[in-house]
Amino acid sequence: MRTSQYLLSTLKETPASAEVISHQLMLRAGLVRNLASGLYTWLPTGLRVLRKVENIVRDEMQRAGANEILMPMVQPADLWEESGRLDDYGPELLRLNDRHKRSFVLGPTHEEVITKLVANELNSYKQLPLSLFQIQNKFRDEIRPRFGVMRGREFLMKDAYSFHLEQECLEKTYQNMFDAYCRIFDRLGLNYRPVLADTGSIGGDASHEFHVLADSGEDDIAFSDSSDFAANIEKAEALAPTEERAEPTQNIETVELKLERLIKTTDIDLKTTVKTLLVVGASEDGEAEKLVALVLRGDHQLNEVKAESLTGIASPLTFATDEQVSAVVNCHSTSLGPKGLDIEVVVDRSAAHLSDFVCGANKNNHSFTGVNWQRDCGEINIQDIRNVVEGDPSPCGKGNIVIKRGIEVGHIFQLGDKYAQAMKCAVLNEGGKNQTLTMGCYGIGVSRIVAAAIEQNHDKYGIKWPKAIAPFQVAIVPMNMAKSARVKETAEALYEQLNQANIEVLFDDRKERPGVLFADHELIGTPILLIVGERNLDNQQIEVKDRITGEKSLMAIEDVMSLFN
RNA sequence: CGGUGAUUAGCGCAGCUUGGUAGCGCACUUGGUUUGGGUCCAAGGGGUCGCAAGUUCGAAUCUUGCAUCACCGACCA
Repeated sequence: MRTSQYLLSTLKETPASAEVISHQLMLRAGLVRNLASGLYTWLPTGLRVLRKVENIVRDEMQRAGANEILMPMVQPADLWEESGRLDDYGPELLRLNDRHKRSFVLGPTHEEVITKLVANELNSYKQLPLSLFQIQNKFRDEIRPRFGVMRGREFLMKDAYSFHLEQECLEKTYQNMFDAYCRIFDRLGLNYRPVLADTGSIGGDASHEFHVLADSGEDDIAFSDSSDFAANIEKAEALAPTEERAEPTQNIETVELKLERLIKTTDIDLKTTVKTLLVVGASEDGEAEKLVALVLRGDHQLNEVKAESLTGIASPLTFATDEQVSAVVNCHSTSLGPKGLDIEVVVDRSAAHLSDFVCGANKNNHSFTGVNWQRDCGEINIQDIRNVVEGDPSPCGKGNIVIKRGIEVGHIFQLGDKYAQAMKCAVLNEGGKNQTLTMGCYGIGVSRIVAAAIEQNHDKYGIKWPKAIAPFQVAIVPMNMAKSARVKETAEALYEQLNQANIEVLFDDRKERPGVLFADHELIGTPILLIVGERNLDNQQIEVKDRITGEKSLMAIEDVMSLFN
């Protein structure tokens, strides 16, 4: 490709709307352009990268034995009614009507469609197991699209689904996919980790996420500092303290200050206080909403995912309104405490281990000190409901927790029969009986990977693409070609030669000064620059510059092809 | 959804307080100059100042409403 025929579209200045580095560089290097919130056009350079990522993903999926198909992006709402997710999925699901007023949704994922398909196509256990995948645009009406294509509303995703008669077979395919994912991210040249994950709205049993490690990531990942253990913080278990709980030594005293003021104005350690949050409890149909109190140590944070998975607590987790609070206890939510609270109390393991602690007194602007659980609060329900923090013992039993940020680029689930049940996806088993299938599902955010790769591979000049996904393998950068017939001749010959060899080459034939050319190619991040100049032509040499290392070296023109062996 | 801020040429911004029909840098066009790291000089093209209503002789500027975009939050005792 010649730049004179190519939509390079690089920018000197960073558009004001871009916050994270990958978004800034994607705009500056001319990879994408914004159309509306969370919607992006992929320009030629960006699309080249996207296709490369896509092809690696496709290649490894096929190697793992999955069949590629393509499903419609627009799906009948009926299907979602059938699976029960039409309401569950919430406002992220974009709904629309056709001219006949029939309801449709834009597909945020394809469990319904594929399960329906397989239910219709498969009849016998002999056809199992089966894995299908597609690489297709998804639409999710995100609450807050941000960071460019990192969290867009329309994005490119690879979604794969596997179908099995037995759990054992599912587990085998799950492991197979896990391995395929590792090969994919290895080939992409990314620093990534598989981590234990929560299953979220897709549902199911076992699950791993694949995270690219980067400070700008939206997820917190808990690692052990001395084993392979890694888990999304949503999922990482906070172990109960192992030492004996101290016996009470203090009596309860009332302080006429709300807890917040008390902590600010005295030297009470946050770790000896508890905070009390009221949430809505799970209620049967027709039953009035109850409230449940969640109690955490003052320095800990509630883990909503853990909390809402407890029986007796509404999912999604809903905090009590001021009105609901005052209906249960005669004080403001800032003066709540577990003692004397006449509702179910769920206490975090660490909070439950305290003795002589400080808490709200359930009376406006009053607190208690010297409170003890059995002595003062009666029966309590102890659960793990907090986020782990750095230094906690790792749940794997080895080492302590370290927390890093990650960008979720892949997620695999053992789904079980949730969708197969709902969509009546079954085959005849060996005994001639109908048997519902069990499923796995496996996603990769293809467009997100492009942004994640940039987050991990850039410097002050621009993007430093891993070789496998660079938009071009090499660029020819002639010095003042317009003035030197020799330079032009050599550059043209090189271009011809590289094209013949099917090497993706960008020939910069613009009439620009060298500085402009260098700056653009470094911004775009082409791994190898071939610099053709009068300076070295007398010796039949050109200069080769490595974008990753920054190293420059001279090379005989006739040896250039050796760079690509 | 709540909060904050923004919206003036393709991009980055000034002008608004104190109303008088719009400016700077980059980019673009033309001519010259320069030529191994974003040259320099000159001339030029491009904007119903997000939209709508109002106030006024007169609105980018004041008022109101709407829209769009971005950031923060949606555990906080």
